Amino acid sequence: MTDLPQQPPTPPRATRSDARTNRARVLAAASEALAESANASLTSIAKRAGVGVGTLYRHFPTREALIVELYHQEIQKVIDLAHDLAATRPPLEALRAWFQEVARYGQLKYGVAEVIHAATNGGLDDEHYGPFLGAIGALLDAGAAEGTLKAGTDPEDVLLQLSVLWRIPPGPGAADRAARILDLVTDGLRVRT
Amino acid sequence: MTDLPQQPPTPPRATRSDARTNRARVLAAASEALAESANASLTSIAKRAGVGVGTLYRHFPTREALIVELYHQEIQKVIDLAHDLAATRPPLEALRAWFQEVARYGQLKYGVAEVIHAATNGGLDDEHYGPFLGAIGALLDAGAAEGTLKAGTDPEDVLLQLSVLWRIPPGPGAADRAARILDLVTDGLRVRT
DNA sequence: GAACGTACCGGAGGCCCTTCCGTTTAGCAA
DNA sequence: TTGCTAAACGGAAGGGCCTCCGGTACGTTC
Repeated sequence: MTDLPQQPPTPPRATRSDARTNRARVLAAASEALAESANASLTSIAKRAGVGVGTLYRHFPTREALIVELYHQEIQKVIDLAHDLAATRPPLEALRAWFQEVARYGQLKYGVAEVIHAATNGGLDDEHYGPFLGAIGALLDAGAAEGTLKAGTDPEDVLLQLSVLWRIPPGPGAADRAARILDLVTDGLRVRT
Repeated sequence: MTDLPQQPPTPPRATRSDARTNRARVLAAASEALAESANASLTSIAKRAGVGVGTLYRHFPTREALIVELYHQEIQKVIDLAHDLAATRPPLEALRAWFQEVARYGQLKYGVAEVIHAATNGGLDDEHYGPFLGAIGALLDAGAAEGTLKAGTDPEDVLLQLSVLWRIPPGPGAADRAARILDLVTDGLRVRT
């Protein structure tokens, strides 16, 4: 159970330099291409990056993996926010506020959406998935400690419920609908008096 | 509101006979192919039916449309069940029982799953979507009348929440997980005392 | 039963996803 | 410098999705 930060034991060799630059070029190209059209093809991104498709796939096995990497920072912000809220606000309020933020981020860009999607598809490495679950767990635990939220809820179940947000068809009523659904989810998590 | 069976006013022309038989052949081929492998390609189904891909697409614009047609009867059963339960059982119990049934059907075959998916994707004609919403509405209304379920919940929102069930990765724990999530959803729909 | 308009057919074509493997090259060691 | 080797590259290949349009044949009308 020791969890101290220790030097990794110098793995056989480091990443080759061309691999690093290619990876960066793909990310840059993806950033541009996705800004122009949210559903740009991976083929076109590879071409734009001046790289073979194989190379793109080697670095990012799935479309989600690529997007998740792109929105890495925003995802981290959402995760951090959960811990902040859990620590500084009444649990129920914290949960509500965080849900709203998740919905907002997800609708705006869609890095968070992809994490959730990738997560529910089971195909995500722990680098983002774990912390995201941790964020939810922190909110749930705070509420459980206070007695307003059910104890023992599985964060993964909540994550799955949140994934519904990205399936709301876009349009005028979308925000309202998201709010309604979040209310339902929230009430489902609360302790019944 | 008259609902009498009346002669349709002879629309310009009837469907051509070859169209009807082709449609039937596609359905038959799809039934076989999907029994063998749940993700048989539309191309292969068309080939199996001895029909061009174009023909398949003309009759069933999307994969969901095809599957929904195949499981037409099972879907109808689920819809009927909702009305039965709403009429004969205490609302909360009815809701729970129906949710379980939906989960079961969805995991078994997956006609219902496709309806829900198609519905949330907005691409479904009213023939199945409307009744399905009506079924949910009946259950919600019964509960609202009794005072155990929130009044004014949008059936579409509930449908969307149910769609989560089909994203549970299959495996040993899947059934338990579905049950847990259905409990959360149910509690979200109940009136808070 | 012949002729015609149109509903319907079929599959080629364009695009995309994903894998696989022969070729290239970075980085280390002599 | 020169070799060497494994890491990384690139793109061809195989398969699927969906659209589009020239051709076919059903059903009707005379």
